[in-house]
Amino acid sequence: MKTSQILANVKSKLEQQGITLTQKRSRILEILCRVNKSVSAYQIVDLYKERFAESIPPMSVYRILDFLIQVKIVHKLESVNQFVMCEHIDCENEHMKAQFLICDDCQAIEEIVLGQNIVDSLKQSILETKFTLKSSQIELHGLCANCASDS
Amino acid sequence: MKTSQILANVKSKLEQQGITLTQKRSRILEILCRVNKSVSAYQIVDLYKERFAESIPPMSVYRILDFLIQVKIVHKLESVNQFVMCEHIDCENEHMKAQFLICDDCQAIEEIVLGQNIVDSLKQSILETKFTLKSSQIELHGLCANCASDS
DNA sequence: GGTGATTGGCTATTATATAACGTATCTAAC
DNA sequence: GTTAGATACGTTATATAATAGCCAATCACC
Repeated sequence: MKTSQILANVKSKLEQQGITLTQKRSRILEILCRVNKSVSAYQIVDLYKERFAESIPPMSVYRILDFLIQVKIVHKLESVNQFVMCEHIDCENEHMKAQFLICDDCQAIEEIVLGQNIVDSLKQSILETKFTLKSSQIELHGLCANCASDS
Repeated sequence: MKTSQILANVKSKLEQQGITLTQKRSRILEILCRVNKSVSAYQIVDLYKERFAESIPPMSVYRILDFLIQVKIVHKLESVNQFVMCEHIDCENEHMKAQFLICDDCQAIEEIVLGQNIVDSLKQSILETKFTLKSSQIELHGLCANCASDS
C-alpha cells in the first residue's frame, strides 16, 4: 500500500474519533510512515528539516510523539529509544499486543501478533510470580531477511 | 541466601573459569548484589561513593558493567537502561533465557524462565517472518506484589 | 626486570529526555 | 465579537545515558 494511502487511512480513522491532526503532527506522522522503520526523536528532527525545509525543536518532536503514542498510532521501542508507526491500525482490542522484531542492522520493524496459546502460557507463567502486568510489549532483536542474507 | 554468600558463589564460579575480579569489579558486583533491584550506571556511581567513600568515574562503571555482562553475571535491561545481577548463575545452556518482570515502581526484578512450550511457539511465530533472532531477552513491565498491594 | 596485555583515569562529546515557563491558537460560551 | 479556558507549540536550560579517544598504572608472564 502507498504511503499516502496509509496516511489517509490513519487520518480518517482518527477523525472518526474526533481527532484531527495539526500540520506538525501530520508531518511527523508522514515521516514515520515514509521511513518504514524505527527512528529516534532526533532523527525525526533531521528528517523534518530535510523534507520540509523548516526546523523543529526536539521538544516539540517529543511532545508530538507522546501525542501520537497516546492516540495509538505510534509505538515507542523502549529497548532502542526509537519510534515506529503502528502497523495494526485495528489492534486495540487485543490483550497482548505490540510485539516487535527489530532488525539491529537496518532498524526494519516487523510487528507481529503472537498466537493466543503463547499469550496464555505467558500469562500463566507470570501469574505464578504474583506480578501484575502493565504493558506486555515485547521487543526481540535480530536481523531481518535482507540483512541476514547480506552478512 | 545472604548477599555475602551469593557473592562468594559467583566469585568461586568465575574462578573456575579462570576469572578473578579486581577490587572495583568486585565492589560493583557487590553493590548490584546488595540493592537487589535494577539500577542505572549513574546510580552505581552514587552508591559506590556512599558505600566505599571513594568516587568512581561513570566511564569506569560502564566498562566494568560491560565486563560483568560479558562474563554473564549481569544483565542490561534495555527498556530502562538499567543493570541487574543475574539470578540464574547456571543458565548458560538455555536457549531462550533472560526474561524479566520489571516493577515500574520499585525496580524489583523477577527473572523468570519461560517453559519450553512457550519458547517453541515463539520461535515458530518468528520463523514465519524470516527473521533471525539474535537475542531473545524479554522485558515485561508492571508492578511487583508489594507495589501492587500498596496502590 | 622488561614487555605486552589488561585495567582504569580523564576529558570531551554525543545521544536521549524532561522541566519549566511563556506564547499563540483554537473553541465554545456568552 | 469578545473573552475564558484548554490545547498546542516555542524556548531555554538541564538532566540522564552512553561512547570516543588517549594516556597511565598495574598485572602476568617470560
